[in-house]
Amino acid sequence: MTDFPEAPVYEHLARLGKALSAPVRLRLLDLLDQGGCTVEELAQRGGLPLKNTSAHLQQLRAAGLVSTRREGTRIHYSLHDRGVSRFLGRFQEFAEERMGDLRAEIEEHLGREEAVSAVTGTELEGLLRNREVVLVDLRSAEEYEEDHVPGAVSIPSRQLEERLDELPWDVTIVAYCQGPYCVVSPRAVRMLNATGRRARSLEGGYVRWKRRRDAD
Amino acid sequence: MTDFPEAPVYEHLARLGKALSAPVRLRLLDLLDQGGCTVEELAQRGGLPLKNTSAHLQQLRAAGLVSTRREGTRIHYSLHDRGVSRFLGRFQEFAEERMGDLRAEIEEHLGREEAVSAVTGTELEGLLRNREVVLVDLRSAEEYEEDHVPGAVSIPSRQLEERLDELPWDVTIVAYCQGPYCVVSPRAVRMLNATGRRARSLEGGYVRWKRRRDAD
DNA sequence: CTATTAATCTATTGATTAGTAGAATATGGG
DNA sequence: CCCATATTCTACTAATCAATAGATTAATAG
Repeated sequence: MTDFPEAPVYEHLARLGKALSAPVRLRLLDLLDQGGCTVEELAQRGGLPLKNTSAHLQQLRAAGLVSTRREGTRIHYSLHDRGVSRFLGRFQEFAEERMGDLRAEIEEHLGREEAVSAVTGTELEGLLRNREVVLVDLRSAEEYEEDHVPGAVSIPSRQLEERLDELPWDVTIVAYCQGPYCVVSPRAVRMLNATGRRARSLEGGYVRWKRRRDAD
Repeated sequence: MTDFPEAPVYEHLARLGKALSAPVRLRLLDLLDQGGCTVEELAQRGGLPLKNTSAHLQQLRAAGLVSTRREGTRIHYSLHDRGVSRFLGRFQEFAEERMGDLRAEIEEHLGREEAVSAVTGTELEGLLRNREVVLVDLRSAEEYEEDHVPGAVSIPSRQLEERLDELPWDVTIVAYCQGPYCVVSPRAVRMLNATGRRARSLEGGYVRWKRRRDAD
């Protein structure tokens, strides 16, 4: 192993990097940023094996990024504080800025059109103020209940097709789902546009909007 | 491997985390933040094997954190842009904030007194304005030549003992070295205080001062 | 006290990654 | 063209880490 006098300090610093070096953990952090929850719920929301989820959560806890509290027989995880949420936002922003292939991957993943025509947080504020949009929260009813962008109506993505008649033809629809890289809202936007409506995604979904709100 | 629709995006994001997950790479980034240089020089400054250094630099380049340019037979590495420097500052700040044992390690490493009584950047500005301090740059003459904190005099740490008489008894001495976790200035401060002078470190050394200067 | 549920701990396997030695590449000077 | 220098590439070993299965702990309800 390499050896320089400052090594011990850098080894501690690297623990933070290690915590952020696995895709699963980054995903878990984004999921937790939507609101704390139990291990089981988290595993389910993330589509991950339970034991696996638990193991990664311990690492995140060791790095000081998440904290736990017991709730009877289950254990409730959440981001350690708002600073973590803010840092995650900056981390992702920084990564997106300078990793060209990451941007490419995002675009391919979310669908080029939606990525390009996504509404930014600032833009949304103006649109909402002037009542120029209908804002749709595609997450589950429970998630909407817990917190949502003011002015949004709740239409969980599964009910979207059967509740299409609630959505206007003459006003732009802005839809959002959970995380910054969630596929739900781009898919919904594609579908809505196919019906002839004008629809756009909210860039970064609920999580990025919340990070912006809690920024200071 | 785990499997969720957003996985490809998170895998790209994790590349940034991986780049920051090895102590050696974090060290190299701090060294590069003092100014770009060649692989050989970097290996020497960091006290690392050459091939090893080269290998890590490639990874940093793949993550978009550093860039290269050829200078004849040698290759000059530097941080890709100021954004990287700023991000590194935030990364370290964030890590220090919430990792208690990191703070403990830093204090133990640099010596408790010096860590506690270090002068912050803001504080230094005021002290310099009122000419209440002598500011000493302990880095090499070349490093000083390239860039230094305005108002600092150059006394490379190796010459410190023989040039002690240049330093005042009646005014506080503030000393700085390279990186945020460099041991040189705390050691010098201890020595100066032992002679009966009043000396303090500049918190974070040259690198953190520079990051502050280039912040916007 | 026992059974049940939620989560963690322990141990094992397979996959990545760090470090390193030797070969290969690229540039500039004779 | 050949040589010296700086760096990278390739191949190999040892260490670390992710995923997973089985046993274990912790709280609660009966």
